[in-house]
Amino acid sequence: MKTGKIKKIRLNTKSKKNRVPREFFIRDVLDVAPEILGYKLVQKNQNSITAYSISEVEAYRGEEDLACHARRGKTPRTRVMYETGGVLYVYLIYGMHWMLNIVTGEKNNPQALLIRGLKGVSGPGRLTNALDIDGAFNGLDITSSEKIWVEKNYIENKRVTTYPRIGVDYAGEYYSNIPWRFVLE
DNA sequence: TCAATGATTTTG
DNA sequence: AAAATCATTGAT
Repeated sequence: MKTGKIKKIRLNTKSKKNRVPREFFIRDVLDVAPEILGYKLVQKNQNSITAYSISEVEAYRGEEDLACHARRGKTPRTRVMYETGGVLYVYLIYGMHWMLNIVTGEKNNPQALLIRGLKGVSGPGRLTNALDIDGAFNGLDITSSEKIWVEKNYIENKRVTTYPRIGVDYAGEYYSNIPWRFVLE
């Protein structure tokens, strides 16, 4: 069918044009975090494309960060955090909630950004439920995937506020209080 | 305030 | 092989 074909081509062109490239993610997670707020997390389903504005993220930064899963080194689960930035780290927590993270930084520097909120969807578990994201997305490269990617978006008078991360009381005085949660106001 | 719920990691 | 941990959520 002709119309269907034309539509598909237009969508693909748009995604390639606006997609955030790998270089964006191969930087320190603390630089990526405030910048990615307001950017669009874009997902392609059958025929439709939906874009969600990223509103809240948390930074997890290296083996020295006692709240980071990589604090005890590389394991089967944390392996993907050691990859070059731009891939997804998706894991199950509390036996029921999938958490969506984007790996950042250079290879073998385990960092990740937990996506905690999108405009209209708050809570990291509710977010993955809404977007139908599960373990099958683990390791997916968002700089080349046709299913999910990030697009740049300019926000006028953008204001970012930082807070301590949620649910990391076990991480010791310093890392449980460090303001590595970033919220778009 | 606490139960649900199961993969991952440690041996608490 | 068994026990503990856990980037949450929703109901009581």
